[in-house]
Amino acid sequence: MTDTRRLYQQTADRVRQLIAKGDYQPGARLPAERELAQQLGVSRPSLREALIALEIDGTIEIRMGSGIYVLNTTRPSGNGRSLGESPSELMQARAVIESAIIVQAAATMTDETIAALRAILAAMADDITQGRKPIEQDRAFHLAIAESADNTLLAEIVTNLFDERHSPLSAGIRGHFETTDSWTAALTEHHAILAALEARDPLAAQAAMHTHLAASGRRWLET
Amino acid sequence: MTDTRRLYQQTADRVRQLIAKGDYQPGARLPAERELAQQLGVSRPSLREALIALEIDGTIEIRMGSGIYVLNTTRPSGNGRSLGESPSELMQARAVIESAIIVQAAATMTDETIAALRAILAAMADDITQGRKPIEQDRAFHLAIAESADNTLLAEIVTNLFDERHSPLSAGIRGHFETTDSWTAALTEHHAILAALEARDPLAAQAAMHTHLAASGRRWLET
DNA sequence: CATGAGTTTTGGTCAAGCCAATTTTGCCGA
DNA sequence: TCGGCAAAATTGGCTTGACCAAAACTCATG
Repeated sequence: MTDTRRLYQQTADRVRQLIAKGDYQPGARLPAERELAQQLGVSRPSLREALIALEIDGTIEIRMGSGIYVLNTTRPSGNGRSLGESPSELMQARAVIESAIIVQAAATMTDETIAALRAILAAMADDITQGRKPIEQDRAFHLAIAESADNTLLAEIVTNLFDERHSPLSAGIRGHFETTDSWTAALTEHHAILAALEARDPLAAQAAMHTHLAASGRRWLET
Repeated sequence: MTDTRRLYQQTADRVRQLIAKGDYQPGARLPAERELAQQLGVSRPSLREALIALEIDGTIEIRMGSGIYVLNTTRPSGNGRSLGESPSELMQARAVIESAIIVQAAATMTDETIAALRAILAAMADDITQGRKPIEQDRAFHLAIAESADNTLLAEIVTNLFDERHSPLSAGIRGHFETTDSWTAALTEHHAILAALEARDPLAAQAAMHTHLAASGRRWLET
């Protein structure tokens, strides 16, 4: 089976293998372009194309007049977050981040978003009175606020942190949190946040969000 | 201000502009390599290097014997994989989160951490004077601050956001940021942050961090 | 021993050409 | 007229060779 890919791709892989094999540690200098091209049996332009690909993905660094250097390969730029940490850390992280985000959000809060948040809280109240756990509404509330900051990265981070609470690791302790009283308290705090947003008061919103998540963390950890 | 980046990076940006300007819609075919090279005033090998960069970041597709085609500008990139967002969003997210974290960090800042930060900035200055890119020091500085908040989740988020700048998708524009002048400015801003931390002044630290990341974003996006 | 000018090394770019895959053209035959 | 297929034109893939500019190195000099 011959490799039908373009030569620069094959060459880039071969250089990656050289580095992975340990011939060149991070920080080390690769052979000069002319020499490396001859060693790999390709022309210099083709090797240069491969080097550009490797430079883009962060495998190497090219310094003009100096040489080609191996970078730290220990950071595969993976987005896979293993967030299985302690509940207190999780809630503290959420308090810090969501409090900061809501300051941004309060500035650009639209009437449509306000209305959506009201609807979410109404559904949440409905869930509680009917004995259902309003987890989805809770999630929608926090996510809607994060999204109103108009930054997909921030929204994604908030989503990941929220969902972390429902990971297998957290599931064991979760029961404590899900009493009707706890949810009623959470709903009250949500209304306080919404009131601050309706008033377009960033600092009040920040305080309300921080209060909510701190209280939420305490409820979660109570025995 | 002359553009000192490598020619392939400048050329890749110019082709991106052609596409962004609407001259070539998704699915359209760009002029042939020989023609496009002449049109842009560069040699064909240099244009080819630029095209490889654009192919890697998903802007175009190169079909042997057929032509160069514009791909969909929207990169959903499938099942929740890539975080490839706009640089401005990334830097905004960092500004929001790291500014919030440093408020926590300033409260519990130890003398040891202060000393470590000083050492990092010294190494950063050394890198700059010797013409090296102090990316590792930059990373260490921001990560050390995040870690001093004593929350592994927050530290991990800061790390992921930092490394996102060096992901393949961001790499094409990376050259803008990496001039000596830019790094010198970044170093000055880092010193301002450190000064606020030494004074145990959370609000000053927050302001300095926000200023730094906002300026960093502007430098990164400058044409 | 420090220093700085000249030399060497190394990456950056260009030019021209040939090969291979694809597309287009247009001729031929049914 | 229409379909099909082969030659020609188009287009990307790759090589050789050369010259320029930045960085690193050498070594004589003060």
